[in-house]
Amino acid sequence: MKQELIDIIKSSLPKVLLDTDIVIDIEKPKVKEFGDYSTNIALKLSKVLKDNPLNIATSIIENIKSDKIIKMEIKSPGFINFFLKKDYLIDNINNVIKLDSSYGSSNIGKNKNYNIEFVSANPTGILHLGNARGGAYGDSLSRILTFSGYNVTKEYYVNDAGNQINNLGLSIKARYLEICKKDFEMPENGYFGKEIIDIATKLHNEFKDTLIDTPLDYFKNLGITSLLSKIIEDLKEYRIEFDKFTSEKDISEKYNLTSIINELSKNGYTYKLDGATWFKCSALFDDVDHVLIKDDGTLTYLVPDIAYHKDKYLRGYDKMIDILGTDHHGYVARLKSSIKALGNDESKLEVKLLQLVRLVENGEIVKMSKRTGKSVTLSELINEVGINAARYYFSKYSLDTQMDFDLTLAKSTTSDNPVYYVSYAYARICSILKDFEEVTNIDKYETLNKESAYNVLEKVYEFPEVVENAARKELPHLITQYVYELATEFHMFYSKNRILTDNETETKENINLIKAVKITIYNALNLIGVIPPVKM
RNA sequence: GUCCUCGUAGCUCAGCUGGAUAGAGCAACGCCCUUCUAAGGCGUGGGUCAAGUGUUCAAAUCACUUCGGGGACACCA
Repeated sequence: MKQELIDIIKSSLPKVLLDTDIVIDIEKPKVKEFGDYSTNIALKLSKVLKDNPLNIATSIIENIKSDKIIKMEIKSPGFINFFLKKDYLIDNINNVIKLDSSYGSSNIGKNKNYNIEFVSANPTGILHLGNARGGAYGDSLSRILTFSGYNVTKEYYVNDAGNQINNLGLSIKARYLEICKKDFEMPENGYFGKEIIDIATKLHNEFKDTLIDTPLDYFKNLGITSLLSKIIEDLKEYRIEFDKFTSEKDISEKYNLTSIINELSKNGYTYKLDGATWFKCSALFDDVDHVLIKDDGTLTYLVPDIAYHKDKYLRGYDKMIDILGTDHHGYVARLKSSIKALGNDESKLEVKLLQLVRLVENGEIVKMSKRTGKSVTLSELINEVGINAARYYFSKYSLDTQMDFDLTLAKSTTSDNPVYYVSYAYARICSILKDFEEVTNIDKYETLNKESAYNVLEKVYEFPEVVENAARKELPHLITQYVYELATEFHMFYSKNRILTDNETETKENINLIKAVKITIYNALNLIGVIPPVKM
């Protein structure tokens, strides 16, 4: 309808103007009295035409003829408001029922290949609150983009090499020795989480004291495998499944890392200083240079990361999105510099920084740290607030808000959580529809001509547009916000009207209407990883 | 100190490629179950959109400055 209106307006404008870069915007006015849709085109044109916007609006209106428009109004300073016949809303009911689970989907992505890398937590502990937020965002975004015709690869980068893994191995071995009642020493940057002790305990149950002299590599590999599988398991329960896991170790083997550095050198982006090899990223996007090869000959973490992104570029995505915590923001400039230095288009990579979640308990901020093992883990979160509530909660906020996660509140007020409000609308519909599973085809609706019906239908009608918007702007919270509004309209309709009445025509029409609402709520919630209950 | 980011109702947050009277939820107060789920609906109160200046017909939205919260500034990853 929006596009139709744009076309109608376009055809009413003088031809000269169509060549200018003026875009016709149609928007939904916030207030009902301003009609179903409105445009500010006359205001925009007033500058070009050097005329009063009200005059321009008048001449535009005079040229518009459409049987879909009931009336048009000009409001100061120059808005044109359109009041439409409501047929398009009612006709949409059949459309929704027909499309069912694909209602809202589109092909605006034109099968473009997107890669979204998220979570990517090091396998040195289990997932915590911050991962829950990044995970919810990345997964919801993937769902929205896929629904909109993009070809999305969800990727998890596994940092299974380097110092941290060394510390992981040492930590597990230390715990194991502890259980064997031998002398043990936790490494300085060791991992003190309970999961490390669990791994050691399991090991001891199986092998008793026989592994005391086993080399460190054994403990490292064991740690990576068991923690990674625990992570994957948690994510799956949280309704996130990745398409691809890329291992740092594999990347380092696949690409000769020194050859990556040589490539940078060849392009003139390295130099030696104090025995180290530096990356001249200040020549590109960074403020300062960074070390690639330390003076002891070992590589910094940056090198495998450069190789990893080179790998992604070679795979030929149209766009790559990395979702990182804000604590990595300094890293972005380095990374983009490296991409450019290797001759790739760095604008294909978009880094989204999510503000870390602050955990508040009993009014005090709890510092999250994997090492101390005091963070709230993803599985604890799921157990305490539920998957639906957790997914909904994180999808409600835009990425750049610094959110406080009040654990005491989240635990105690689950029934106040908006996810229940939306779920309740869904469950109500399901309960009414229990005995009306079969679809009744209705060509002409006769009884739905009331305000409350139009209001719900208007929301239902908006859905594809909302999805498109969320996909284009990469903002999942638009969906969350929308589905809440849809639930509100339904609850209002429900309280004002009886669905099942003595009038057979009316009943059938009402049933089709709430079926359309049901489908829309389900599809919307599905995009943010929430599965509504049939009964509450 | 340099850079990034945020500041909107008592609280948690929407709204930000400029549009008409700044919106939700929670919290507060009042009303509505003999009727398909009251985990619901209706109503009331609540705001110098951190402050200032500028751009514009029009600024919460854009630019600059200031003040506040958070973060980043390693031969750690």
